[in-house]
Amino acid sequence: MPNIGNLDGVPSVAMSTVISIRDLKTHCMTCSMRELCLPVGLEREAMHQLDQLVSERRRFKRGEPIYSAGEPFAALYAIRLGSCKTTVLAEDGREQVAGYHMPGDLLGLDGIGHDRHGCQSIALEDIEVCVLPFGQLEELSHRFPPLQKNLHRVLSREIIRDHNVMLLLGSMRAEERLAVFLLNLSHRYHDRGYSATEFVLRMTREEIGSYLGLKLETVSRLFSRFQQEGLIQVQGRAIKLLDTAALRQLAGQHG
Amino acid sequence: MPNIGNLDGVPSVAMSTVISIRDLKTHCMTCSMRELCLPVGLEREAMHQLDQLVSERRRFKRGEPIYSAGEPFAALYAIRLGSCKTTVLAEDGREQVAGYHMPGDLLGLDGIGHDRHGCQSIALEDIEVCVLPFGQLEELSHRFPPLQKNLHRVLSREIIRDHNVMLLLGSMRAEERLAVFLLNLSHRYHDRGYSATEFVLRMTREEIGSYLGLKLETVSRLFSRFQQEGLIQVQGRAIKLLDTAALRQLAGQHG
DNA sequence: CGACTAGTTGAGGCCAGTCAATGTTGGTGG
DNA sequence: CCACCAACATTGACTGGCCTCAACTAGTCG
Repeated sequence: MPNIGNLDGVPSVAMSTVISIRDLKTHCMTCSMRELCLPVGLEREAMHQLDQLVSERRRFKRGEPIYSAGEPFAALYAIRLGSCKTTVLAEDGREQVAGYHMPGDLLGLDGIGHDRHGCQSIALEDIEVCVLPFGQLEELSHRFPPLQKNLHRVLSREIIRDHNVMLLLGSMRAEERLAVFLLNLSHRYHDRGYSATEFVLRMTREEIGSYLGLKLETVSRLFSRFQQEGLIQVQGRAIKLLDTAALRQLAGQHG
Repeated sequence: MPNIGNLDGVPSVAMSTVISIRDLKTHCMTCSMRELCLPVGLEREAMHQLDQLVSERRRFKRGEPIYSAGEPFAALYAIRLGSCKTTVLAEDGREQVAGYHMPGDLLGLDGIGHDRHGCQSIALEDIEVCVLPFGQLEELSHRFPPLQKNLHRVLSREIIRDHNVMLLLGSMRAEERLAVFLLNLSHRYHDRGYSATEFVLRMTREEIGSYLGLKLETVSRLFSRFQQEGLIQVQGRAIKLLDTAALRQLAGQHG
């Protein structure tokens, strides 16, 4: 996945760079991610209104939070470029990765429930997001039923996704979890026009482990074993899937 | 929690009994669960419209599905009485409990995403639900912004809930999981006007285990140990919490 | 070049799973 | 009403998968 350049030294709000959308002439209409994002299937007028709503985009550098737990909830964020992780924090400091996000994904859905973000999203690489003020989005979806429907779908799909993670964490063994993880990434890269068999992980072994409920050593060992068994080829974070059929078998057709 | 009576021998649609809401004069307005359900804080007119929408209620007996995976999605279900479990099914037949639901809870949210139910909800005891046709609900929420907001909140809170389960499954040990589970039930019974310290489990050890990512023997052993340590008193499915402070400590303040 | 982070690999331990035997409970029909 | 049966639950002995601890390597950045 291509990075956008850094913006070192540029003064910014909250460690990020605010960009007027008018300056950049990037609209939902022409966004390559629109088929994965909220505006799926909207007619011209609704799309135009949505464009108006996306008043700003923001860029973040690796490690910066797009939003943090406890912050008042004001907007959803649609990823244009780059990727991030969402982590849930326990009171005792325990932290767990709840998801990895790519272009077209919508962030911050958990904030709606209590007008406050319950988790945090952190950039895994330089990332660019569209800011969708939620009050305006609700108002707009109120005028355009198809947009409302899309919003409901996005929320519901997040629930479905979470259920699948629960299934993974609750009933699968380590090797199955990793197989599911790799196939899931493969699938999502493919949807975005990238290779389904070759990609570069944006996260550490520890972050993968956190997501899968495993320790980093276990993840590392599994990568080595999968490679030895000819399922994949690993070179640090560069992954090549060699035998997706076998992986699917391992994953119990979850991929 | 009180049961409603069985309805043995009464002919029914889909193994359940359909009741005209007019006959029973039970409306959202007078429903004791409205503060936990969708109509929270709606004004009179919206509440009235919502009443109209709830055209039927259904009763199910223990073990019957309220809806099943793969069924076309048509409606949400609000629990009036009783409880149920939601289970996710993997392609290989593996099954996992994704949640337990009580009066006031809304079921079927995962169906919105693909117009098809992705999991199933099964009655744990005789249960009575209000049927909320989703098309009409969307249309109504379109006319009443506060209802729309409530719907968004409900969806988002389900996501938050799922995140907490992921945290539990991914990073907690068996005893912590069970402590969280007990405190969560306690909290929810309390919210519904029941005792926070004495309640009767509606599910088997195996179902608890499925939800917590543990085997039934482990759950059983933990119950015994908790009892031995004076944390709880167990008599089959009857539970009494004796030392909630210690449980909370165990749970890492997740309760 | 040294400090640091990320990743790999090995040895050993422990928590939860597995297998198995036994006890308990609740619903059903004689 | 009670005997029976099946489902549910408890407990023990043993196993094994993943975790822990630790050493080492490879890259990266100031």
